[in-house]
Amino acid sequence: MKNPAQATEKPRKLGATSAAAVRRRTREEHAQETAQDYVELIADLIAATGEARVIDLARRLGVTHVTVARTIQRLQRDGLVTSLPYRSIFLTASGRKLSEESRTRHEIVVEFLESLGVPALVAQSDAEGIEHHVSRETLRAFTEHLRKEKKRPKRK
Amino acid sequence: MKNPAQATEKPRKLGATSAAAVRRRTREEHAQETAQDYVELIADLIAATGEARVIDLARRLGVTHVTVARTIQRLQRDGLVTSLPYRSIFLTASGRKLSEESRTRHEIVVEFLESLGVPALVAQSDAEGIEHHVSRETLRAFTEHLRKEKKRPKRK
DNA sequence: TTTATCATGTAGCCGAGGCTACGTTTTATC
DNA sequence: GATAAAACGTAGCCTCGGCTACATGATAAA
Repeated sequence: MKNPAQATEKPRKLGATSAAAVRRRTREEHAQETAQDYVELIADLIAATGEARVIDLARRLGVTHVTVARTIQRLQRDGLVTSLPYRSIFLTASGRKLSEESRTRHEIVVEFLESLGVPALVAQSDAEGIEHHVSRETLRAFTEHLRKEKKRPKRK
Repeated sequence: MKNPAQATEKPRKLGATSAAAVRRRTREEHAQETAQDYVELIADLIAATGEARVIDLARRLGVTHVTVARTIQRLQRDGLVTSLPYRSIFLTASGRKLSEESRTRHEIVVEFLESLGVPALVAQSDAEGIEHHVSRETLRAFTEHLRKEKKRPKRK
């Protein structure tokens, strides 16, 4: 057992290097998750109520306003939102762009899960976690599947 | 716009309370992700090479041995693994149980994605992130879909 | 057997994302 | 307009999961 990293009995298992790369990708995605969740929520709130306040975000996210405030600072630092003390939060152009991409992706995932027979609430909940890990290829496979389902509905 | 948290124009959108609960669930899942990844990898290494060493885990995960060592301490604290200084790592009974559950889930997700036409490597990569967010219901929907596919393969 | 190399451990730093406690600003209400 | 309530900000603490630098144990090679 000199070099376990190169052990490859099963064909569908990744080598050490690529496996590490995969995990790294997963980690990097994670860094974007919060940003996407926030801008999506902010867009929602603005659409629904005209403005996005820290307290609303906190309630929707289930965290304290402190956590939200600090995160908003980061998003501002990263050029996704603008905000002034004691005022509501706005999306920048790139924030809006990200929010739209996230929303689309989210909707596709939810619709896809529902098309498999997953209950709406569960689909909504699972999509929350899944959507951040769906590659372009997989997303395409999802939409493709949906397209087919619509042509031939209820093939049970 | 008195209470934005209660705004509910679109029917398939969750209210503030349940939305918060969903996000919280997503967060809690995240706490388990590392543990699952580690025990699964440890089981892999033991199966493939007879033992699991810190350095092997580090290489496979693409992190330094320091990160792995500290994580192993946490897993030990949580009763998933046992380890002694300068010795290899072992799974406890519950660690083994978790590793088996994770492996099964992982395999189902990969197989499911591949059945949708997602390339093997991408499926492997995406599954890494997705598997931690698949509820029992969704997993059941996946296996159900696979079952059908096997009956009637290549319905393109 | 000594020595080099590799694996582990430990100290200490960082950022993200949680929190409580407490002070300040806005807003609502009387 | 004063006052109470709600929203927001700031300080400071925690855990997790990264890292570098350095010390020590185990192992292989000379």
